[in-house]
Amino acid sequence: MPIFQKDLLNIAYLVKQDKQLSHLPDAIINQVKQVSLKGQQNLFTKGAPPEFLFYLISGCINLTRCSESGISCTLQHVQRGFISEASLFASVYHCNATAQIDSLLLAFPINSMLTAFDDAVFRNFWIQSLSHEVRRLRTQVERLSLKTATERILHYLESEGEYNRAVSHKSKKDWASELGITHEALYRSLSELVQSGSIVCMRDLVRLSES
Amino acid sequence: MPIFQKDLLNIAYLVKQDKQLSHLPDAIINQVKQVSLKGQQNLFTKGAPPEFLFYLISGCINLTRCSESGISCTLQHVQRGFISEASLFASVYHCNATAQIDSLLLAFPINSMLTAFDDAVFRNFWIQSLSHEVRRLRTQVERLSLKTATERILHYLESEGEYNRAVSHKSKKDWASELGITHEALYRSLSELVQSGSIVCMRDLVRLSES
DNA sequence: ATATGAATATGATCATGATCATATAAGTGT
DNA sequence: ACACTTATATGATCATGATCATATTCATAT
Repeated sequence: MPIFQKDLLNIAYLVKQDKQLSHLPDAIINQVKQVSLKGQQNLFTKGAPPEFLFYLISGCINLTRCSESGISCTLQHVQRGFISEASLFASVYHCNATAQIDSLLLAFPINSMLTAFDDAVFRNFWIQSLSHEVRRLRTQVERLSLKTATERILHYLESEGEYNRAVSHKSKKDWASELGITHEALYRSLSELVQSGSIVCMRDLVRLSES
Repeated sequence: MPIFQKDLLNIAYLVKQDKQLSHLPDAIINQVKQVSLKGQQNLFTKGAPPEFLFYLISGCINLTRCSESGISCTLQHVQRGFISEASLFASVYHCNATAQIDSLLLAFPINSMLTAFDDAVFRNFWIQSLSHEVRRLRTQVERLSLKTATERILHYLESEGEYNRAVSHKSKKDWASELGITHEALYRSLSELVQSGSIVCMRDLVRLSES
């Protein structure tokens, strides 16, 4: 069970600094609660009715779902930002949210979120965010439809690295997971691409070569 | 160039019947235009500023994008519904929309769409639709992250066929494409699954076996 | 300083599916 | 009724990446 707390954070300061939270109307900010989770603790589980919309400040939350055959799959791996924002109107959660490490979150009551949509600026921001996520996911689906590791890597560099600028990723293991390949396959394909001169690697920076 | 027309359709009737359009406020309905496209005609192209939100009545529209290496990828394959609804706030289109066959669409001016969000019912419907699409896409990403064709098929049946009910798909070729495998691989995996008794096929209906 | 674990990296083997070929059934147009 | 196209289906071969093994570097904790 998550623990609701107060006064752990200077919320006003935090909200001002944050690109996403700064769009929230004051009425919402005043209602926010804080939540701390220990590693492996659940934020919510599948089937529970959503009461809060969560925003992850620090730590790491995994959204997972177990298929009927019992295999658990990771839907999403969040390190900062809204969690399960698509469940705002859902009657129950469709997945589990588990903290991977100790995590700190903000909790916004869903009721007050809905009234906050009366504010045109905030509502438009919210629709934009969802639209952006739709586009991002479509791009990822497109990428995962490519057959070879090399194609997926180049697609990633083209779509995520703007104007062929370098792309840095938390870790190559995470990157491999996002590309839907094993980390071994990523290492191998990367070195082939470097060999052939298609890409340039510097430390954990990777970018397309000037052609 | 798309052709804008009037009086081809009985719009009022059409809108009433349609699950998505019936949520539109009257102010929007009155502004709607009709668009006819011949096969291979473009609805819009990458880089153009969006002026209308389109709704496909009949026909088929493909959203595609060319990578810098020149390879064209299909982002989406629409047969009915809103097209590129995620571009509502975008300054330019990020993909091309091309009619595969003769198609009929409705065009809603984007400006009036934005004011229509003042209507709480419509705005919530819109946010719900986007949220639903986000969840659907996350599920598809999850599915495409599975390694084997068999796993993807079972995942599809579990997530798309509610309560293990049968899933019918336009064609197995389209299904294979959505699963990110070749149609040959789909045929083979399906017959293996039927052999092993995991699934039941009847004509174009497929469902999980009662276990 | 040293132990521990994780990320990075590469090698070897093997399973899976992509590809190409071919055949039949089904649907469409003339 | 016919040609023509597409979907369905299966076989054979081959490329790719998954898996398992192993080694090194790096970060962190004790």
